[in-house]
Amino acid sequence: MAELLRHRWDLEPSAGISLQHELAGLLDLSPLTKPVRSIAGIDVSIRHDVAHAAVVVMSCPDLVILEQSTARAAVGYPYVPGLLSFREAPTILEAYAALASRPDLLMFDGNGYAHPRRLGIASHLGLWLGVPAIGCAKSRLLGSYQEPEQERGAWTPWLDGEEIIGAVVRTRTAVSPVFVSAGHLINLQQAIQYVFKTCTRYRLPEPVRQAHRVSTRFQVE
DNA sequence: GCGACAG
DNA sequence: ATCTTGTCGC
Repeated sequence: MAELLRHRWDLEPSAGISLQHELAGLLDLSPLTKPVRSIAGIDVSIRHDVAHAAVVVMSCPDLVILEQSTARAAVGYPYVPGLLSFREAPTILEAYAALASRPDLLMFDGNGYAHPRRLGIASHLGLWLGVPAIGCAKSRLLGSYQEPEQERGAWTPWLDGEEIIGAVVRTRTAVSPVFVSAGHLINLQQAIQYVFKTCTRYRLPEPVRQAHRVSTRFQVE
């Protein structure tokens, strides 16, 4: 297992897919029991094949920024639906490694369990880092769902056939919903709770939004 | 065979 | 994700 978790990131799509099948078997989506005092929002911005990753750690539930880290790296891996982690992980890990604190929960701009092979970027990196993680995507990668009611707080199950893979969550009234799924070391219900808890004035959870701001701004500099 | 397809 | 102008709504 420890061997599986230290693979290279430049795998051919076919090898990456095989690896995802294997790693998915190591996922633990049981309830998180430890208290969450800090949450890290993680996002990547890419332009001209140069990635800018940002990790913003915020206190919970106050959402005060405690620390932030960025990293820049050239990326050769293309965007392939279902293989996002192979494109973004290297840069994210570089920024994460420079962190002084150890966040209790990670929130990614992407999916967790809601993935063709049940190993979206949130699950993959949650597993790699051994830290509880949640996936928060802005659109659907797979599956079906019924549009949730327009009021903040409304949500509907996100299905892949008969299986519930996540939830479509309305974090703000009359605003596009967020696609939430558990990543690792946490269950869906808790993931939804933390998304609501960290979504106040914006559609995306504050930590994720902040990370997006930072990565985008860093890219300009 | 034809679409769909996180970021 | 990124590329991009004007434009609709509060």
